[in-house]
Amino acid sequence: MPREARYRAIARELGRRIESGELPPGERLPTEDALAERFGVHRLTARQAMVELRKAGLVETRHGLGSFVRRAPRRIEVSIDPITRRHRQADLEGLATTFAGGEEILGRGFAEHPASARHLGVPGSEVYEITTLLRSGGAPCVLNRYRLHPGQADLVYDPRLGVLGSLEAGGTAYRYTWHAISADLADLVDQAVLAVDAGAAVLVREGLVMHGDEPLCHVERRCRGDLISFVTRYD
Amino acid sequence: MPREARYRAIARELGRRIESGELPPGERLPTEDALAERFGVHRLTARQAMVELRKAGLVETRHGLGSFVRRAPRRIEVSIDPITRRHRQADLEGLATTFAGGEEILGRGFAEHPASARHLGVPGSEVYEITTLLRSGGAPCVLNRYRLHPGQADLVYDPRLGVLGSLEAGGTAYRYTWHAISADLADLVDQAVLAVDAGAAVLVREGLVMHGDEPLCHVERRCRGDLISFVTRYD
DNA sequence: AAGTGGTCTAGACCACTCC
DNA sequence: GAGTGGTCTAGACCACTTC
Repeated sequence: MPREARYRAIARELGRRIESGELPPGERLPTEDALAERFGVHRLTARQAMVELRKAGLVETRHGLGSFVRRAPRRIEVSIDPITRRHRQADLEGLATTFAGGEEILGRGFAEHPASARHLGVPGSEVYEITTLLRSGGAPCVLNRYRLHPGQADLVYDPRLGVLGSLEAGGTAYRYTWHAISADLADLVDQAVLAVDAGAAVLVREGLVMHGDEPLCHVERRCRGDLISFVTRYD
Repeated sequence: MPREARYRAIARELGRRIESGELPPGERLPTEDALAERFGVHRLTARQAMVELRKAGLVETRHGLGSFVRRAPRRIEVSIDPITRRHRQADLEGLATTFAGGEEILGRGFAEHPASARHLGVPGSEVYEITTLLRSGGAPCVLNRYRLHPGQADLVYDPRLGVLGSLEAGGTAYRYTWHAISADLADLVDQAVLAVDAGAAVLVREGLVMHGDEPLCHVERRCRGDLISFVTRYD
């Protein structure tokens, strides 16, 4: 058994103090130089320990200022009704407030996406993609990708209603046939659009929207993992 | 505008080649020494670029072997039945195969957990915690934390049935009253138990289990984000 | 034994924030 | 200007994998 790396031991020690509450949220950690001296290592080794703590989400670093124990932001709870397969009616008002401003459209056009084309039963891999963004209090929260059957390319889009609401307003009733939820790491687009670091956790909810028996739209919602959670209440 | 860091430029260049398919999944990347020479930087700078690519999930590094373009593993789909609030009956067999071996118990005992105590309506913060692990094909997949009402400390545990199954076998019927799903980064325990790196994505599903009108158990399931997804089928 | 990534030291200079 | 984190070079030795 190789001995534990110095920087890991330092990270563990600091992590322990954070989780025990000895270093409370918001508290400033010692500087990298101070840690290096205290533990008798080079600054880069102390720095590596801070990298570990950042990766674990325990610490947040600001250039020129220092590192601070991270305050966990309260997550926005997005409700899911198990029966209607949509948000609960009672929660729609709250959601409208949380995501005031509606779906900001980032782009629309034909795109190659083999997986979505397969879900939609479209020959080839071309789908019609609309990309939108939801913000809460100005902060980007959810990146939506609607991959539509190419026949829907002429959709008239109303940002207040969103893509699915616009479909419905145009007379195309819809329902979900399945949903899948998974956790990913932020890719390069997520990083730019959601304003997160490389390696941030992203909560992904995708689903297939039907119109009658016809697949209509493959939806992928990429949500900031630190801000969003999906909640189902059965009572 | 400060110029882009050298290591970021290198990471971007390699990332572009991976995403374009020029470097296909499984392909081995140049060694750190080779990259350093090619880009005219010190090995640590080239290495830092690899760190970025690992954070973005594009690359996987094996000590003594090299770095490889990551093949996305196929996710295990864990079904959720929106009506019964449990796994679908039809899928139980598949799940039993996927997670053959049942719930391996990692520990049990009284523990301080204020949030769970609040959910359970227990005065103070002490709950009875059972920690278990699910493996699929030997690989650790899901870390379960069952935080029980202290009155359940005498639970007779059968690993084939799991904690909730054992409760039910003991005559304590249960149902979920809510579920919440979120995405986290691996904490230090996750890293050790689930055998993932710091900064890995973890899919967390928690819920509150009731027995009649009494809160019975606060369940937290921490799943490897790269291996698990939750699927709800409505048809 | 050879080749690879993992850790660590030493020292330098740059960029950001605050006073 | 002083103090902080961010980037980079130079060089060393260790640990893991393959042959």
